[in-house]
Amino acid sequence: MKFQAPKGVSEYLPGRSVAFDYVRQTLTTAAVSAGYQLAELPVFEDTELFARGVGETTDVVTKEMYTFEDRGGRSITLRPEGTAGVMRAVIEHGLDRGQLPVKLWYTGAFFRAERPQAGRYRQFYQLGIEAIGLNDPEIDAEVIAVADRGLKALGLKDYRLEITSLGDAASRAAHRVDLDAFIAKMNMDEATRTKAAINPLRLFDDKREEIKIQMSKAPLLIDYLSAESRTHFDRVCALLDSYGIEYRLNTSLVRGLDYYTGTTFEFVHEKLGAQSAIGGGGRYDGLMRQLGGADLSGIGFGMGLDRILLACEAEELELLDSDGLDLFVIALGTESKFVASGLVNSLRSEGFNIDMSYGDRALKGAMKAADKSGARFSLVIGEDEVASGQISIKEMETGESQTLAITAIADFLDSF
RNA sequence: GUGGGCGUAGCUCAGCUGGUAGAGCACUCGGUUGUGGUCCGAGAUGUCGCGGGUUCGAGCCCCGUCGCUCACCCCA
Repeated sequence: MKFQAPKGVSEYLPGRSVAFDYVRQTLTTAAVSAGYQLAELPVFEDTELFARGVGETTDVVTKEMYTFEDRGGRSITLRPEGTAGVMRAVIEHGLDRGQLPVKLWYTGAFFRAERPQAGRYRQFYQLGIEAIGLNDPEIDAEVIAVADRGLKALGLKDYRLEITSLGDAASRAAHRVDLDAFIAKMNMDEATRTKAAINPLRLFDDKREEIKIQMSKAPLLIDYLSAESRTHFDRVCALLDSYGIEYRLNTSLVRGLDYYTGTTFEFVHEKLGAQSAIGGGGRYDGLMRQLGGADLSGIGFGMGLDRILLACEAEELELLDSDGLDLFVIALGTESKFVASGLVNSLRSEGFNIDMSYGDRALKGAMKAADKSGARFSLVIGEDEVASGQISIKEMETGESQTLAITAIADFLDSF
């Protein structure tokens, strides 16, 4: 029996794991720089939380959740998205009782039992932020700016921000009446009609030409916004303009999670395959109340770390890591090895990143290992060095070396 | 869940109309005694995804199966 990773999971090994971590770190920095605080949450929750939060009729809930019964007979689900869990924690611990908004960020693995394809995994990674408690356009713009700042900090260029407003409950109700009437007169197959009955907005996203042509004349939600929603959305756009963040109004932008209201957005990368959304989010007015909390509004985003890494690779960006090795130590002979490993051990404690040669490799092989390690410096310790207390430290890139006392290595490394 | 493509050394792949397996990279050792990246030489590595069938003979053909992958769908 040869074991394999479960179907469709993403995993990051040496060669790519540093770049993945760099993506996560960069987005984290963007969130922290705007005052968001870490919420470390469980990867599984009560199934009902997602059913109620994400929406009973959504694809995510109806056919993509990893649900199982635990030993106590409770129905548990591996989290398919982050917002519901954050809201649960906020409500459960009363985080919304202090000053508002509550600003949180989170990251980790999420699970959806979909058919895998490029950029779509069954276990994938997201980093998200949520600002809960105030319905202020300033916050909408901030959330979008945080995401955009993270992407720009990575050096990404070939992406676009699409934005729209889904309005408030009154806006959507008014639009729904006209849209349903419009759809009733359209030509479509049964499956599509069923889909439309569940969420008519989905038809705006349909890729088939015959549907696209018909939908091009459909009434747009953006034209039904209440005065309040309109003002809010205009303000968000004005703020983005003032930040210098470019965006494209996409009136047919539809998101698959039911809780979105008002400002809704998506970051789309142009060099990815069919799964091109690298992040997205929006405001959710009724979610917290729906989950048993106060009637507070919130807004947040989820960024797909796997896809963002793919996007960086598509743009051939150099994702520099800072955790490379400072020094590689080569010991020759049993006696010298004892001295060398003691030296390595104490230098590591002083905060340097150091690796050494193991086993009984010949010097040539050990130097090759030093080269492969990417260490900035290398040094050899043999009988002579142990006796004299002097070593020759070599800068790998230039090939130049200089002699110094073993006791002076830390100071030497510090000077770089 | 529905379709298309593909499964040969650790990786990328070659293998013409069926005659029982190869290259490059990577790896190990060496090129006179303790300094890498280039060059040269040597070496190790595969139940050709799995099962069955056709055939004197199958990596090459047929059937099934599993897996990977891309797309639909959906979304991060």
